[in-house]
Amino acid sequence: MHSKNKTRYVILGLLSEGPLSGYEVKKLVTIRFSGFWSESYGQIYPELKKLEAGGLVTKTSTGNTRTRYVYSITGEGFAALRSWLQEPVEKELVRLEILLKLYFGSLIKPENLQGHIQNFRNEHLQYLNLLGRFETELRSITDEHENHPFVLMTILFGQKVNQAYLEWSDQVLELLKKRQR
Amino acid sequence: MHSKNKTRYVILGLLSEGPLSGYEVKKLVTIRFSGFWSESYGQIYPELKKLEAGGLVTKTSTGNTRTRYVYSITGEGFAALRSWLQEPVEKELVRLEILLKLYFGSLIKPENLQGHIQNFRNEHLQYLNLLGRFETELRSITDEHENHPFVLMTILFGQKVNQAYLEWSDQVLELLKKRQR
DNA sequence: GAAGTCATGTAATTGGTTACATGATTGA
DNA sequence: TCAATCATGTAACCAATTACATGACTTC
Repeated sequence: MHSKNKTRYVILGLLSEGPLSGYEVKKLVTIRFSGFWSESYGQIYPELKKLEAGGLVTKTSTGNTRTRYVYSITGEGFAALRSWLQEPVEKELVRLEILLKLYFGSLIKPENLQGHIQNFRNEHLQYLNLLGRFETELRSITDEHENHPFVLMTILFGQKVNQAYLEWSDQVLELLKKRQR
Repeated sequence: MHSKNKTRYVILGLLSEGPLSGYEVKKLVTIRFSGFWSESYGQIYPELKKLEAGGLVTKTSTGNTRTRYVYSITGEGFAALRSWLQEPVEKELVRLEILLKLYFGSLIKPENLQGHIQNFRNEHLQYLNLLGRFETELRSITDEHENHPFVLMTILFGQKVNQAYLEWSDQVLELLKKRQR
């Protein structure tokens, strides 16, 4: 049985590109992994401690007056990260409340349900726009980093999926409109 | 602040179509909500107890020798369910390990990564086939139930999204192949 | 000088799975 | 008779968020 907790690998992965503080890890996850991952301070700080205790990262104090600790990945850390990356991806469980509410949709007013779908559509349209900006930004960087093409592939994923969400929303809104007549 | 625990509404929703045992609730969630929801016994049985204590469901023993309890939704239960259905859908957090591994893809062998994507593709192709069978089965039912069209909409969602997954997989596999040259 | 952000961390709580225990019924 | 499935339930554990506490630096 291997752990479900991926926080350690998220941290190690980000540190593989350079040293970071816990605060920076959190920020990077929020921005760069928006849409497919999230981490909270309550996960990150304790995990950094465990990683240091296990020798997978080292801690350096760079604070002058303000407390600040920067973590660097070690050889063992790199090995652990690579080993995890090589393992097959575990079956992910997705939970979509919108589909639950739709499934029981006959119990509420059609306008109410349409509102839910409309909100869903709006949110994902906005996210699609954000992804477009990410893509433009990334493509404008001529000095390509090693992971550049891989980052683009994750962006492409978001674009494909969110496009599918929009198409589905439109189709469902159409079906709901027809039902009202 | 309102609860994140949706188990109670899943149960109430299923009971809104007719009385069920805890065991049957679990089975229905697994089959009918496959792909967008899941529940474990460790959630269902305690929740049924709470629902009964709160007067949202009633319990009847239908066991002869084998212990079996069937739960029915009450008026209060219906009201609670409707009230939840009317509320806006909460922002869902999706976590996709495959994208995490892809993001750090430069650290492992291309063949290794291709294997991950290929597995991902296979799984979702299989699920797409399952959805096709669900759809055929559902469309063959002439005696339409109230929620029939809504169930079809959730199936359509799965089809759209999994189709997008396949397209993305193919595109990424192509990109990875090009990179190797 | 106030708001915003940088920065670290813990405690409490909730959410959820897994493993375990127990036993009856059904069908090959 | 053996495996599968029906059936209920709890305890232990793991995962994760949220709220809280604290304080420095920056920018308007």
